[in-house]
Amino acid sequence: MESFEIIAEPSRRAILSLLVSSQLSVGEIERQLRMPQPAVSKHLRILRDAGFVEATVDAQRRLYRLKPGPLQEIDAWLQQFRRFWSAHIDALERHLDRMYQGRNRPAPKERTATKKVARAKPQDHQGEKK
Amino acid sequence: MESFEIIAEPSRRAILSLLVSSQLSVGEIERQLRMPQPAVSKHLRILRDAGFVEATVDAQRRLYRLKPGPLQEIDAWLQQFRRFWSAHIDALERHLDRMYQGRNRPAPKERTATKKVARAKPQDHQGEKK
DNA sequence: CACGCATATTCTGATTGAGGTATATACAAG
DNA sequence: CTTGTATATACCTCAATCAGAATATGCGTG
Repeated sequence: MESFEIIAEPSRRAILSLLVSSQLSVGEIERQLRMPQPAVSKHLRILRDAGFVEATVDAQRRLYRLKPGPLQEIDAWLQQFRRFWSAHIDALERHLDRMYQGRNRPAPKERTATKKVARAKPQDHQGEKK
Repeated sequence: MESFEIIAEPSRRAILSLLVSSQLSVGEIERQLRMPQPAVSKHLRILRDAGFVEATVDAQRRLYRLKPGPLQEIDAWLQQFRRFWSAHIDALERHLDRMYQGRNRPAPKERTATKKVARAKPQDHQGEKK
């Protein structure tokens, strides 16, 4: 199963969101999401096969935690649209900045729009030649 | 249909990627993706209903272009994991620091001192439910 | 009006994936 | 060894969805 299909499932997104804070056992997920245990296990199986999570064994328990890979790929696909958005909504553009260099920057307070962000390609109104 | 399911479809992602550069007619999408016309129209219908794209009428043609909303929501969901990634990398570095203590290892590129690292913010629950 | 082009819709069959229930495996403790 | 707990898997059924073919609609032009 492919990464985008994996996160199309609300329960799986819920599990991933839970695991963002800390690693959890199956039982803890089961309780927090109020979802039958076989369902949790099945979703975890899928998530593990796709590399979203990994598990370590602790006696009878399995402790699941996030793995960054697949979600980063999804994020990479979204990257191409961020430029497009900034042309429409510039409130979101700072959040873009912070991704890889956030820790070096003092908190930006400036509210001005239209900075270094390039506009999307000029689009033809009619641009058909055929 | 819900946003995450929409982009689970490879053809729809391809269409969205095409539209990032400029608006296109159905026929242009059909040719660029080498996909039968009814398929294109059906996917566009779904994308339009979900607010990913919008269309304007130009004689017999329809010109489709991106709308930012739904993709932004997806991006917003991913936001919570970006914090995790940086924390994860930091934790890995700290771990390696301990493992390789006193050994010679290639000097890593500038790393902030352990104490200075911005910690992930305390989790505020943004409700994602089934 | 009739034709042709661009796009949309409908129908069908096949596949896939989710939920539920029951059961299997693994381990810890008495 | 027996029991209880934690997790995984198997099996079944149902609903959703995709691809493909055929057909319908809308519009400009001769």
